[in-house]
Amino acid sequence: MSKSPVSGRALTKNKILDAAEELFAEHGFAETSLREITAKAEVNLASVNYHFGSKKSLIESVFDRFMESFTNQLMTEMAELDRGGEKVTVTAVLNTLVNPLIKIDDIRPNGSSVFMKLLGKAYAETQGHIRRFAMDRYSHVLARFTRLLHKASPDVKPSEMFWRLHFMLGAFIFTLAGHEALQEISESDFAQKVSVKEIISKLIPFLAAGFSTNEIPHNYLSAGEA
Amino acid sequence: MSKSPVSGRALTKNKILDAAEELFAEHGFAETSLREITAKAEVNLASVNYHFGSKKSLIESVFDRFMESFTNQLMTEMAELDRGGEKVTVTAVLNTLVNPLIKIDDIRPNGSSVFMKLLGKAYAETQGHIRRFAMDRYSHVLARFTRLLHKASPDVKPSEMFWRLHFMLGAFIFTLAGHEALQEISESDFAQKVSVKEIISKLIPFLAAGFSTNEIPHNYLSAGEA
DNA sequence: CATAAAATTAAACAACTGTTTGAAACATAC
DNA sequence: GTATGTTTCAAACAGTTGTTTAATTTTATG
Repeated sequence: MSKSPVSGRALTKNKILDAAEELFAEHGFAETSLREITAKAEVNLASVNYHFGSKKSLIESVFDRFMESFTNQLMTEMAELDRGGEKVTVTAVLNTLVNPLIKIDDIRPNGSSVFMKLLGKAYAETQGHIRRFAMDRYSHVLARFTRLLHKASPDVKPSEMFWRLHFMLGAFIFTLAGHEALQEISESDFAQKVSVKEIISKLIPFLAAGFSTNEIPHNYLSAGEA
Repeated sequence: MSKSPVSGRALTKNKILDAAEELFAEHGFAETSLREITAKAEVNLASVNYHFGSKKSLIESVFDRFMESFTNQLMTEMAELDRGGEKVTVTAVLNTLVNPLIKIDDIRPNGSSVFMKLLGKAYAETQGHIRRFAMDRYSHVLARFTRLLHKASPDVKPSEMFWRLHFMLGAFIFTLAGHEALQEISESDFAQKVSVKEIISKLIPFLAAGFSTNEIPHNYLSAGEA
């Protein structure tokens, strides 16, 4: 009813988003105050509530901006794989994630890093209920991804697919959300600098092998019970 | 110099720890106030600072109580596997985690669930730097675990081992930290109730297969660059 | 019992939180 | 120009935060 600026550049709004996403990724949502955000953005404190209504909806806006960019790119990649000549393997499906992720760096420096840190924080703070939220809001993306995985592994049952998909998601987000700490440890303990791209190139074969295992779960837990 | 009660039961201290760990796991550290904790524990507000000094050190104490129990059990399990007749496979090594985890339920209801949720929160809030902290404080446990993995897979280089170990850790913690959300989704979407034990029995083959992949990482990222 | 140490309590502290207000500044249209 | 709607601003709001204080009660020790 009175949202979009008539012809202005919505500069303040973007400055807030820029500052917020960085601080949120670095320190978490609850640990970042609006005053820190507005100070970094060099705007007035009240402008957050003016432009976004509340802190909660600012958080959602920060997310939306990332997700819109990411999911659009991902849909394109998946469409390309689906129609293209390349054989649809699990590895190929996982690889559709890579370009959309690192493309975020084109928009802003360290974008993919910020994005993954943000995702990690969001999952933890909402007790994983952001899973449901994201699955609802981007159900079409997830459905397409799942369909491709099914194409690559037709024998995996839907319910089994669900679990393996979320195992992959877990390793992916968790690893990349904490990639800076891992990079530091790798450098100090093995004298090896490892870029995010290299981490991903190690991670994807790991995930693909995990997904493709056809081992029947044994009764691991039957022994040693009181 | 004046810490341990001379003969008393340290009841207040434990009541605080019990209440804190539950609230921390449910809502996060920053989102839980000392007043909520002391209200739930039915103790005076000031007793937190009296017994623990600060909120920060209360958080650490909550962690220590879990980790001490867990790592002790784990060390026993690993020692058993290491000396015992059973062949040391990656799956067997991963299985040493299971009993120490579910044994926490004996100490208090839903203990393992609380523990995993706590771990997930801690990793996110500290940007993964709890990794370094945990790796320092429990380096002997991690070293033993790594040694067993090496015994199961002698061909994997230490630096490669490091990454695969943390991929496994990521999938493990991330999945179990959000297991309640996953259980809900599984039940609503597939009409399947899946217990934590069952999740773990699906997860371990996944991790083992991922760890044991000998695929050489290709240059996934060379194509499609601007 | 007397004494000293330990533990609990209600109250207050200063700092910080997200949000609201009403006036000022700005831009745009007539 | 005036009028209109949008955006910015400093200030204040009411509420919550972790922590400290000083008095009191409880517990243990001689």
